[in-house]
Amino acid sequence: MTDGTKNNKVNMKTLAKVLNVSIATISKALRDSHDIGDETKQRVIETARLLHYVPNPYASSLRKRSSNTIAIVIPEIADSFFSQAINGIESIVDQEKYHALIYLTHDSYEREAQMFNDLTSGRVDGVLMSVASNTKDIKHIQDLQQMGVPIVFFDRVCEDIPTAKIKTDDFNSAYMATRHLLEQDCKNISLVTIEGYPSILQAREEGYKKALTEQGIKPNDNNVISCANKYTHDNIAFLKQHIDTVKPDGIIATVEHLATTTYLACEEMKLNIPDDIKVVCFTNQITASILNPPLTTVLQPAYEMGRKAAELLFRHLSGRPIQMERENIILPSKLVVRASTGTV
Amino acid sequence: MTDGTKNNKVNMKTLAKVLNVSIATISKALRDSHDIGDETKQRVIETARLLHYVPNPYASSLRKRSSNTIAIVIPEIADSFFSQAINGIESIVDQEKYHALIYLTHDSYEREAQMFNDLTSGRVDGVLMSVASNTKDIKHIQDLQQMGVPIVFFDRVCEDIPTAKIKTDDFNSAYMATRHLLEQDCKNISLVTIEGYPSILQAREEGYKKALTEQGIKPNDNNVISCANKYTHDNIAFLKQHIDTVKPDGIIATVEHLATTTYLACEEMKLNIPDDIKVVCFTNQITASILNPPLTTVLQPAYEMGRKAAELLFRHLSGRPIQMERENIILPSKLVVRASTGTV
DNA sequence: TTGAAAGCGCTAACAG
DNA sequence: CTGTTAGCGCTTTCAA
Repeated sequence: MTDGTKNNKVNMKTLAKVLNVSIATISKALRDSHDIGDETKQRVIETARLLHYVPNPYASSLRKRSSNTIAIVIPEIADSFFSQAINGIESIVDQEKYHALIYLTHDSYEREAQMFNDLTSGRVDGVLMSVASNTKDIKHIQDLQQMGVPIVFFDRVCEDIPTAKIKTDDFNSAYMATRHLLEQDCKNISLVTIEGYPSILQAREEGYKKALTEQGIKPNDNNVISCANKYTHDNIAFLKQHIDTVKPDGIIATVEHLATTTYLACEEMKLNIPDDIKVVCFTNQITASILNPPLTTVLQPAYEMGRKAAELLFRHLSGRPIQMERENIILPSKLVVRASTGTV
Repeated sequence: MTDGTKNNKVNMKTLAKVLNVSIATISKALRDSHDIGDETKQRVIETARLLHYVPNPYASSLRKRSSNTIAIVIPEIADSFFSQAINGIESIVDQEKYHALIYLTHDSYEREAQMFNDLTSGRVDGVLMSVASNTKDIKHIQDLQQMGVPIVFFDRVCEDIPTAKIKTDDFNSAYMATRHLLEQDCKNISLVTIEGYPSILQAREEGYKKALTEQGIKPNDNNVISCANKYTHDNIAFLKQHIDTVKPDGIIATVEHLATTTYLACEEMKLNIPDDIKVVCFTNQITASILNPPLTTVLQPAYEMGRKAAELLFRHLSGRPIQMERENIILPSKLVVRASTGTV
């Protein structure tokens, strides 16, 4: 290992010695305090630059009891919705000169709870999160909030925690998707969802049922199937079996990776999309337009949701109180119609 | 704001008071030091649990001069390669009980340099990175390394920095892809790449040229086109123009988002893939198999690369020195042949 | 306008 | 085996 090890670190003490002033003066000058003379301020800033002084974040965090960092807690990352949301979050974090720790729960309540317990340490000033789908007990979230750490939810929100929430209109977009299939003459529409069941998927299911009911079709539980939240061969087989027994003429896939699962199942069964069966999927994947056939999607405003959530978090961090009515925000998703539902 | 603010924070002092021992005893007991009696140790651990004691990471970082956190510095995140790589990284970070800060350079040297300057503060114990494509000056990287912060590169490595590097065989996989197209009877193959030109794209270009040369085809610079690194309409137009003038019968797209660009350009030009033009793309997108037509891809071992990079970083962090010969690792990519190159 | 001093919560000699 | 002590680098009263 190259040995220019961390000895040569320049800190406020170094600067103070070089400039023949006290450490306090350095500190104040660098924070542009009003009670330091302009001339001294300039000298301090100048030599800080010259000596490549960079403040020690941990010393300052310890002292100030705030860390200039936030946590992003999400179920997974290999998913276009979450990657795009992180992009949105990052745009604000960067602008605010904050830092972002990333935590993946892998959709597990246990991991989520454990992570929250750690966050209890004061490691972050706030958190942005999408809750795990099997999170029922929300004590870990409440505990952290009670400690004064603001939490803002996006997408998979937790309704029982009073705080800002950024959602998309899951109920309505599922309703629209279902209506669209009905208008395309589907008579037997299945909803393909996942185990664990986060609340947003419930909303989607309800939107689906409402659209059916409105058309005088009684929702049938056999038309709702829960896959594993993974892209696997077993899942494809499971879906094929469903299609084989229920014989749907329309499918609404509620999460991204189910697009591929559905397409492959249909292909293996020699079912033509859209002639034999029509498909719409909740996904942000850019490739939707070049699939075979192009896929009708419910496109979520991922980037904007991430950005908005971050904005609200920073608003809270800068001391403005939460105004629930104004911060329970719903950004609309968009139904993008393509050939998979028969409209060319 | 709920006022149970951070006053009720329990720290070592609290525990010491409660148990009537010194703070040092608490500290040692919790770190399982050998010179604390088993009985005291138990009592300490027990009441720590009872009072929900969580150590303050910043105090400990300040004192120990190490933070138990690493930085992940990458160009972008809405890209299946990087999301999958992060998944691999996270699996190790989690296991090591570390934390990961995420930084996006948006492929800009300036941002990258600025971030590295910040990391100079001791904020992280090590960094995992994929360099920005326009990074020529590497002083910022050298400076951080000189300070004793280990850096491990993955995918977009920087050859001039002596450290561990995890790559995939870009030269060879481009060579294989080109050979494949040649075997499919392509006579006029274009390479679609991006501006800025990271070294891995150079390797891909060289592999492409080698395959051509071997078959007695002289590489023609007109067949190499640099798009903007974005998915836009302008890019599609640009590519269409290229196809129109050069009339290639085969295209190798060197980065993920160019798959969609290429497919849409062909569609707009009424070119049939694979009959009129064959396409292969470097991408990890799971939807490749359900595109129209299914896309032949060069699939990179993203998860494994992230994992391996993290493993090596932690090996360095635990004091083992770098062994360049053994840590310049190449994980093979795989050519996955599908219908877009004419083989059904 | 500047400086002295007291910590933030934790770790690590060193003594006992 | 346990306790005392001296900081890590920075911020913030309070005095000068």
